[in-house]
Amino acid sequence: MVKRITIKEIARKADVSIGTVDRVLHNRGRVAEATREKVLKIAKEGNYSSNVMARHLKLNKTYRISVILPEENNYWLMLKEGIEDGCAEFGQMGFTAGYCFVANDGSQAMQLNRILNTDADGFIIAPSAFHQQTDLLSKLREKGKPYVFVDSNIIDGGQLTFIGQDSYRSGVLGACLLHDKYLSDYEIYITTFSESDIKEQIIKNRIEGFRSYFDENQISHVNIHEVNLEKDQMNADDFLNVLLKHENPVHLFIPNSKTYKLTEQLIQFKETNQLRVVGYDLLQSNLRLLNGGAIDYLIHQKPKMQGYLGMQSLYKNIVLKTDVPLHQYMPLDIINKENVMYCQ
Amino acid sequence: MVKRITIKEIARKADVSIGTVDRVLHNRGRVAEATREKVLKIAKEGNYSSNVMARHLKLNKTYRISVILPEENNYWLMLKEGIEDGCAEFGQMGFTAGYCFVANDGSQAMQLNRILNTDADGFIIAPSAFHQQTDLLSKLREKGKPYVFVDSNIIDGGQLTFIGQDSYRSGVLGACLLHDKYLSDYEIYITTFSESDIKEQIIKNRIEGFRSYFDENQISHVNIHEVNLEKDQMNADDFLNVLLKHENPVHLFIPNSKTYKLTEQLIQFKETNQLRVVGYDLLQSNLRLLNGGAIDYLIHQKPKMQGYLGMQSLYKNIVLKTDVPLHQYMPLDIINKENVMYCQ
DNA sequence: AAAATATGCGGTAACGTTACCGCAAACTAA
DNA sequence: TTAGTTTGCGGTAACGTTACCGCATATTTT
Repeated sequence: MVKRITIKEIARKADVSIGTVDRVLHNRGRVAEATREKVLKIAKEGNYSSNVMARHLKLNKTYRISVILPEENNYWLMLKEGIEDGCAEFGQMGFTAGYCFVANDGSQAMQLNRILNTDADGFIIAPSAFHQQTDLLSKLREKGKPYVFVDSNIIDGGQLTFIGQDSYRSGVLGACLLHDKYLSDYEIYITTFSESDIKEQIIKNRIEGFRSYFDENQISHVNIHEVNLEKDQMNADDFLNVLLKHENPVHLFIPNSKTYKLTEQLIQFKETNQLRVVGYDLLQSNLRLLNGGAIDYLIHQKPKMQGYLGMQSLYKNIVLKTDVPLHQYMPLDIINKENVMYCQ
Repeated sequence: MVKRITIKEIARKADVSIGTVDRVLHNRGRVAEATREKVLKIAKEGNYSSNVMARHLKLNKTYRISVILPEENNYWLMLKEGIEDGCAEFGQMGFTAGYCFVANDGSQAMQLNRILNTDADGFIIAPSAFHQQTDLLSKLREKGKPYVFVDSNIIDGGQLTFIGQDSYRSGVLGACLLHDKYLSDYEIYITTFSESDIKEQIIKNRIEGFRSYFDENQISHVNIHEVNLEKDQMNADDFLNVLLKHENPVHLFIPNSKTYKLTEQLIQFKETNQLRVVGYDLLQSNLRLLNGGAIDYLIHQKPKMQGYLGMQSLYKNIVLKTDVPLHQYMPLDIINKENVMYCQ
């Protein structure tokens, strides 16, 4: 690599002072047009880009990132871990994060408003924390500060970037993991729990993707059922009984992290039946079931990586002033008993 | 985050000059013991760590990393891509990389010697590039420069860190992907090509891990065969014929990236037989077979990530002077047709 | 006792950048 | 013409760190 050109060298070559070069490069006016062009030409030829470290040393600024997440459960805490990693890495550049877990109750709107009014330099937001309050988006836009969405996306939401999985494709993957072409007729239950589950776009997408796999591959020896325990007024034991009635093998697809809600029932069922189970997210409770053999595959959304990439994207935007892609899709990680020990 | 303490503040609190503080912190002597202790105490209380950016600005050093890889094929070029990513990220800190692909011929030892004698500040080495020349290790150690191993490891080789998969566990994972408990008797062929393949430690480990899965889980409805085409004097067509003779379903485990060598034969066989194929590495030729359905799973070693982490580790060691773990195991990524589009 | 060396410390330039201040010269308004 | 304003530019402090230089004392060697 050739040595980088500095403003001092540009100044020397253009036969002006570094003050003038600085005024040109930052469009601060008070420069004759001829001088301006001469400086820009030399800067371009020398492929000038400012030394980020020297700039930061001079400015000596700190940047505060506000993180807005739905609730303080294990999943979001994993995302938080990734953000902490980012703080450690970019802390040298003055990056710090403040967290807010938004309860889904009456005080919600007030809480969100308070956070949005803090003078943060950037935001990391899980849109599901907004619940239905879409008017908050325009407030964010007005501030002119960068914000990134993690986990789920809002199309044309003015975000700097979206970091998360393609939920439709992750559903397709789930289907593929439950597809067994060497098995004759079998049943698949797409299982959700609370009624709010099936209102989430991300869940809808997963289910849609899941179904599309069997449609598009014209797989007919599989019977797909959809169950929502709350809506269908069943508890876990009721559900187990439904499953036990089938003579065919039964597979389960649980399109969110709540697989663990069936713990007892899964263990009971697995002992006697041909059953394959695919769920989401590496919560402790899910990992226990995976290691115990009750869950076969977990699709890993890499929340920690999402958090880290969120910080990294803001760093790139705010400090380096480089472009960040609008979509940063997470890999669709397949985790089973045999590779869980090395998954990140 | 509280504002970081600077040497200037330490100097003020200790009532000495910053020159003295610097001499204490860098053990450059010429300081009275009492002063030394006073300064160290204040630095410790203030949790001092030097500002990496200011240090780098002052030193204005560049660091040259020599990368030693076996040959310029697609796999190693992916690793190189990751190193380039690292250069882009740490280039601000003066990091650059120079590459050497070591041919496996007579000039090899000379080539390696030449590289090791360059005044690089650190090395990224794929130990398989050393072939049997283990005496080169001691040369490296003498230089006192940090070096990291990627892809495969040498135990107690004096490396800063190893970055790669646990090859034994990746074999176990391969076995798990080929295990079908709902299938009655079937055959599995562990397939290698050249005789040098089975001399590699990494391949041996994978095969050992693969076999251990069936042993430890006491799976007896599977017949495992091992074939090396060169040693067994077969070409790909001969091998296909061997496979076709079986009445049972046949699965294949190819413990390195050479799955593509069976292209025609795989496609032919897949049309008529129940066959599952697990291979390694996302080479273009393997990806075509994966997308075409001839390969079911590829275990992804994330060479690009390995390259990036190699640079990152050297950066941490040389610039940040922080610790780096001795082992950095890559995830055992399972790639199939449905998640390959988002894999990294 | 004089000369040479060692010890302890303060001071400062430089790294590349930014955001000022201020000085001339040119121009405009009275 | 004189006073005020604008334009174009040079100069510099500061960010935190490092590696020097050099000056006094203190200590050792002739």
